[in-house]
Amino acid sequence: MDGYEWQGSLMKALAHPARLQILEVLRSDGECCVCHIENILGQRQAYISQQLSRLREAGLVVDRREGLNVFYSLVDESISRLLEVTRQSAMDLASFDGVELSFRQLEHDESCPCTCPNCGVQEDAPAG
Amino acid sequence: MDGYEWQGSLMKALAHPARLQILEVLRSDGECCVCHIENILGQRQAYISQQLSRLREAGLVVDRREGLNVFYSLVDESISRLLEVTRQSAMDLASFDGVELSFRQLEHDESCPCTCPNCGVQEDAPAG
DNA sequence: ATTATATATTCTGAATATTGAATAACCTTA
DNA sequence: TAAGGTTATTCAATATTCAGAATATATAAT
Repeated sequence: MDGYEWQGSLMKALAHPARLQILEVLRSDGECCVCHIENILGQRQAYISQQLSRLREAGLVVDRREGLNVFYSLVDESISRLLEVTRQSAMDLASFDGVELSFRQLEHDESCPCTCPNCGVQEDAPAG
Repeated sequence: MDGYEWQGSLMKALAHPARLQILEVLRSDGECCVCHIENILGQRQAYISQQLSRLREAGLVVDRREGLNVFYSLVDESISRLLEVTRQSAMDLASFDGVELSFRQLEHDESCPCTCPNCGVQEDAPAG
């Protein structure tokens, strides 16, 4: 059982901006349903689901169904550290090249049209 | 300039067992010439050179020529931390699956046939 | 059973990564 | 200039990943 191959697989799972964004959402907001992630990232549902599938296969996230919704969360706290360290390294390396990286804010606000239990279903959104 | 894309590129550069091994050699032994890495990993020269090229493009290593030899080293100390953290995460995730990872020892010993300045050229290797 | 909603999977062509083989480029010495 | 050793690049075949489109599955309500 070769450790380097395993480590490489882990890196491969992280080697995609959409997957990094999803993990970042789970890290900052905690457990989220798919619709939630879909809204925050502004991507089609199937696309999000595909990426979640990759993350699930890689063992980075776990899912839990509750009625129609499926909630995802990081499998372990160590994933947070992994995200922080890799982001920091990316920023360090970029600044070597004189580039300032900007990481889009990915926390969800109140205008989230998500109807999942966590978001609090907006009964009839007050207009004014 | 999107940070997540940059971070993803960094992960992609790490998403290969041979490249991880090379970085690990540079981390534990410090600056190394290509022949050195070639010996430790037991891979053909062209293959190593290709992977080094990827690492160079990703900005993870820097090279320095000295006569016939080219010496590579990690561009920055933060790469070491990156390697440690990702390895630890890989081990954590593996152990979730009940798998014990083994990372091959990659430091070079005295029997290294490498003739680079760092290895100390073996003038005429004592047989007994 | 039907409908509606949320999520997952399959299929597919384009793009990219992998890796062996061959060869080029670079440097030193003669 | 030629030869020899060290490293880099190019080419080509294969494999993998990406991402859109279509469709399937799961659950709840009627």
